[in-house]
Amino acid sequence: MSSENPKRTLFARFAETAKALGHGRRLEILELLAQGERSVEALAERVGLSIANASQHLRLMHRTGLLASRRDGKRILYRLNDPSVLELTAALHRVAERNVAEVREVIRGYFHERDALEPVSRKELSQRLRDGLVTVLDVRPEDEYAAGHVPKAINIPLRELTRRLRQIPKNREVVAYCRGPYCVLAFEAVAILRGRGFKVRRLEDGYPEWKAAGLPTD
Amino acid sequence: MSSENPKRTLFARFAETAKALGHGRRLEILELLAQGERSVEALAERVGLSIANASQHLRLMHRTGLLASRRDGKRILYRLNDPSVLELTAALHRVAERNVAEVREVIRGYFHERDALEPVSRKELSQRLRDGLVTVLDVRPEDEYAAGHVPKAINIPLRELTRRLRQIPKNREVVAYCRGPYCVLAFEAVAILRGRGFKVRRLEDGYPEWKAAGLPTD
DNA sequence: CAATCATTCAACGTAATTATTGAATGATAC
DNA sequence: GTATCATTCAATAATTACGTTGAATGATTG
Repeated sequence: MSSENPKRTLFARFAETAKALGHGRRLEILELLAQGERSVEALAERVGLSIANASQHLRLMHRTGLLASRRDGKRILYRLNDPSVLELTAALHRVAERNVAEVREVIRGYFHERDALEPVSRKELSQRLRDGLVTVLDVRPEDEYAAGHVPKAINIPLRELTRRLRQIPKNREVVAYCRGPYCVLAFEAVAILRGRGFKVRRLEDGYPEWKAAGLPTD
Repeated sequence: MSSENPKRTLFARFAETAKALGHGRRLEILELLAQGERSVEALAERVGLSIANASQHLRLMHRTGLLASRRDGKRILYRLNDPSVLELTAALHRVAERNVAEVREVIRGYFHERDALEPVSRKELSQRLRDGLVTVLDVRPEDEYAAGHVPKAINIPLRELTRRLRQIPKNREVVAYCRGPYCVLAFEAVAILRGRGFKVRRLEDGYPEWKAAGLPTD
C-alpha cells in the first residue's frame, strides 16, 4: 500500500485522520469522550445513533489514530488516544471560528447572547476555589461527573436542576460548567438560576479543558 | 440550512472544515501555500494535478475557511487564510505521528535514517546567525525563496545543487532547510553535501515554522 | 473593443462514504 | 459448557466525493 514516495504515504495517512474528523456526529462523540471513556452503547444512546452505526464510527476513529479502547467485562470502552487529539479538535474549532462566517454568526447569535457577563477564567476559578469562596456546579449527566470533575463541584444534571434548587447556596457565588465551549448545558443552567435570583456565572470552556490545563480534578 | 440545534449546526461546519483537510493532495497544496501565496496554475503544476482539478480543491478549501484569495493581473493567488490553519495542520501531524503506526514507521525508516545527526533548532540557528558563524542554505525552488526566506540564506534549489557547489563555503558550517518537517529536499541536500565533504546539518522543520515562530525573515 | 488567458463551471462516470438491517463474533457469567 | 449480551461484521441502497472533459466566465491587455 505504501508508495515509493514517502511523503505521499505520509500525507495519505494524515488525510485519513483528518477525514475521521469530517463528520458532525463523530465530532460529537469526540466531545463526549473528552469527558472520559465510554461504552459503545452509552455513546450511541447519547449521540442518537444506532449501536451498529456508532460502532462503525468508533472503529473508523480507532483505525485512524484518534481513539483507543479496552475491554471491561462485556463492554468495550473507547477513549481519546492522546491529549494531542484534544489539541487537534481545538485547532479545528479555532480555524472555523475565525474563518467560517456561519460559525461566527451562530456563536455570536446563540452562545454570546446567553451569557452577557464575562465567563470565569480557569485561573480565576482555581484561585477562588482555594479561598473557598465559590460553589462549583457541574451540570453534566451523572456518569460524566463520575468519570472526573472539578474539585468539590456538586453535580446536578441540567434536567434535575429546577427540582434540586435547594442544594445550591443563595448567598455564595456559583460557577457552572459542562462539557466544553459548545456545550449548552452550562448556558441554560446560568439562565435558569439567574431567573431564580442566584448569583451565577459560567466557566470558560468545560471540564476537558480544565483537566488539559493541568488543574486538579476529583 | 441551519438546524434549530445550534450545536449540530456548529459541528456540521467544523466537520466540513475537517473534510477539506481529508485529501492527500489538498494537504500538499497547504504545505506549498505555507511558503507563500501562489496561483492556481503554479499549484496544479507543482502538485501534479490538472488545472480544473486543482481549482476544485482550492475552491473547496476556500469555502471551508482554510484559504483566502486575491486577484493579481490575470491570475488568482491563493494563500492560507490565517496562522490558525498552520496550527491545525501541525496538530494533525502530531496526532498521526503519535498514534498511527505506519506514520511512525515511515518517519523512523525514511526521515530519521537520513539524518543521523541532530537537526539544528530554530533557536540555535537564530543565535548563530547573529554571530555570523553559519551559512544558511535554502534548497526550495526559486519562487518559494522569493516569497520569503531566512535572513541571509542563499538559494540553491536542490536540482541545481551539484552544479553550484562552489557557491557554498567549505570551511563554515552549513544549515539547510526547505518547506517543513516532511519536505525531503533538505534531507537530500544534506546527504549530497556530506558526501562531498561539507559540514552540513538540517534545520528542524522548515521556513513556515521559522516564520510562524516570529523569527526574522527577508 | 476585441482578443487573450487564467480560472471556474457544468456534466458525466466512477469510487467512496453513509445508515440500515440482520447475522456472526467472542468474551463473560451463570 | 452453554447461554447471554455487547459489539462487530457483511450486504445493501442512497448519497456524496472525485477526476476528466469541454465549454463559459470575466478581468486584463494590447
